[in-house]
Amino acid sequence: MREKKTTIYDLAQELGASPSTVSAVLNGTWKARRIKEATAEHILKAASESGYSANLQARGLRKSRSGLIGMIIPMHHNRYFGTLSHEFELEARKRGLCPVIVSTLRNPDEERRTVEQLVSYNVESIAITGATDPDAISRICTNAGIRHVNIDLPGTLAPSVISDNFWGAAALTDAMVNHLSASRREAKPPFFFIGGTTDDYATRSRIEGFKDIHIKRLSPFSPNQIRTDGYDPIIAESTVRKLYDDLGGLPSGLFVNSMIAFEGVVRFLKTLNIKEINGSVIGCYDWDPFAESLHFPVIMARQKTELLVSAAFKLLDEPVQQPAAIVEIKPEILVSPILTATPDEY
Amino acid sequence: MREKKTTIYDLAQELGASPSTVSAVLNGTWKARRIKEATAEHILKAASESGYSANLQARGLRKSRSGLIGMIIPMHHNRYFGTLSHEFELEARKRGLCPVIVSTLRNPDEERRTVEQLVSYNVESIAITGATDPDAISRICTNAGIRHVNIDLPGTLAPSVISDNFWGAAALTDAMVNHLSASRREAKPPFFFIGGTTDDYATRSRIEGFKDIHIKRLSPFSPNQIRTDGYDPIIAESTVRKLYDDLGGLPSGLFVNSMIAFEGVVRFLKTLNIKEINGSVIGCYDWDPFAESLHFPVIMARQKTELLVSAAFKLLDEPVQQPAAIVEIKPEILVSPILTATPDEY
DNA sequence: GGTTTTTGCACAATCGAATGTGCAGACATA
DNA sequence: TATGTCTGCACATTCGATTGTGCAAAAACC
Repeated sequence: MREKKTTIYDLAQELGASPSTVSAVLNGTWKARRIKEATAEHILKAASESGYSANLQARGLRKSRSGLIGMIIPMHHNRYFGTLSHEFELEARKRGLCPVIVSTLRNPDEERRTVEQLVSYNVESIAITGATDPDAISRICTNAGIRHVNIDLPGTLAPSVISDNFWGAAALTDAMVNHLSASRREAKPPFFFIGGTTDDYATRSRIEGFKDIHIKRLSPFSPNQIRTDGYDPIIAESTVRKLYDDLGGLPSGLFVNSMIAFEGVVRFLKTLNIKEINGSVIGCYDWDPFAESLHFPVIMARQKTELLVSAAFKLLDEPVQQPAAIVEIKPEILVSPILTATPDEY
Repeated sequence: MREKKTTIYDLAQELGASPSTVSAVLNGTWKARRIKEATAEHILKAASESGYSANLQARGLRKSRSGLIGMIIPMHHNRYFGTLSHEFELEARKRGLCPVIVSTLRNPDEERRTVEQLVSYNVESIAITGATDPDAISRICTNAGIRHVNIDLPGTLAPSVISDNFWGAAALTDAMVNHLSASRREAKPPFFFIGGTTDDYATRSRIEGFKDIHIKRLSPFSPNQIRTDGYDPIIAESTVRKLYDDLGGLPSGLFVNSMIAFEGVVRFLKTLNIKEINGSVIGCYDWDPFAESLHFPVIMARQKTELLVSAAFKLLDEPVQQPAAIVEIKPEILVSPILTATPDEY
């Protein structure tokens, strides 16, 4: 343990060569430097025998490139961000970069500190997802000359890739209405919108999409249909319960804004008779494979994370635009398989 | 964009001080270096105004410490590994280290390459979870003098923290038997064990635990009760279906080994009448909050990730033992709330 | 054989911070 | 006044790799 790592100097001494020659051979620039092939092979052999691996800190210092690429996310233990991390990692590796994915728990201070740390490590660029204050982060990055993109939450100071929340909410609402009519039930308005907060840009856009289709296909819209009490599942549970009590039953359409709130909604729905649930249609703006295993149907909007991430990398490559570019990615509307059966079966 | 970052030399020149003084002030060693307090304040002010942040590559090179700590995991988009990442990150931050969590998709080559890369970045230590060949990784780390621990999969060359699979499986099986008797139903043997593979150390231990309780509390055990066809949900689904067909119904106890296989099992169970499901007891060696939302009860074993991770960090701190230490952590047995109700309600 | 060209490599500076050492000037002591 | 001590800082080296440049020896050319 704790024997020091071999350096190009060790190899140079061992072989009676100069460090610069060893360096050139090991980083592949040796043809350009007119090093004899025999010498190169010799050095490569010795390097692999000694288990040499370059000190990337030294290289990074010299080249002022670290080979690292940063991403900040609110948390790791969540399917959505996990999937984003996964896609981010794949793209990063494809470019030969080592991903550093750090979570900041939606804490603005933590976000700032983390970005400063990434900057200190000279990461080549940064992807920012779900930050509470994207522009504050942009300022830090710009100050350090580091390219960055926002994912999922738009900022004004850097290019952003966001979900097309308006379209997604409209499409989800549309699919909900379709489902009711396809099952030869009447879509009795109003539908209700539960979860999230209007402080949140995404939620506001989704409400607009919901409203748009509601007006076009169902009935006039009243603010009363919006129940944005936050993301907490416990609160969501009591919100649906109250709604149920007030209406004397489930509304014919329930639009749940986020998987977290949906967990609470499910806890309430479990207490109902299955026939009662099937008199309504449930939509969720988010996706989790487990939700497909529920005993009642749910229509879900799944973020296409692979597109979000690849669009983000494309923005990092492109020249910076003024004003900052915004790319919107439409989510996918998923109808659970159970919905293809006729409701009478339940 | 792309203005160069300020260095201690920039600050030194601007203030007419020497770089060493600036350095000492900015890294907090200035009292030991007998720098006047006024000078220090002066420098700190200028540094914060210019948005200075240290170049951690340079620092790392000089001190041969990177401030990075590595972890390799099979994947990000999974609740279990996501939670491990989360806990790992918290512990790392607590120690002032920046976590670099990289996924390797259970690909041995990728694992090797990734570890070599972490080694090249001079990470201070490495946690290895779910590697296909922990000992190969240990060899690389040892060669570079880097401390490391295995989490969840034991290795012979490095200390390991693993789940107490035997205990967990036994406790889960025990809870399943208890549930049946508590609901005044007879626990008709045999129970069946589904999912995973006997190539896998964890699965083998779990089978032992299952077997132990089965023999003690139910009946003699036959290898026929073990259906380890892998982790794939599709395969698991067909395995249960076949089991159902062969037995002419569900077994009275079904032990599902892993959440992934459980997804397949649920797909099959959904096709059954709820009363039929409630004639049996389902256990799953893994945990997902969504499984608690199912309309039938499930008993689950949840890995205590926070204990796994903190034990791993403790092992990293302790002197290396010969032979390598193994710490076993008991999982937690979770009985879904629905189980507290009497089965007749369903 | 002398000159030019090419080959093959070594030398030395550099990236930004940390750190061992040296050295004036201030101050205290005798 | 001479000597010693302490204060406050600057200088120079170092970490390990990259890279511009220089320079012998070998090869090619006339």
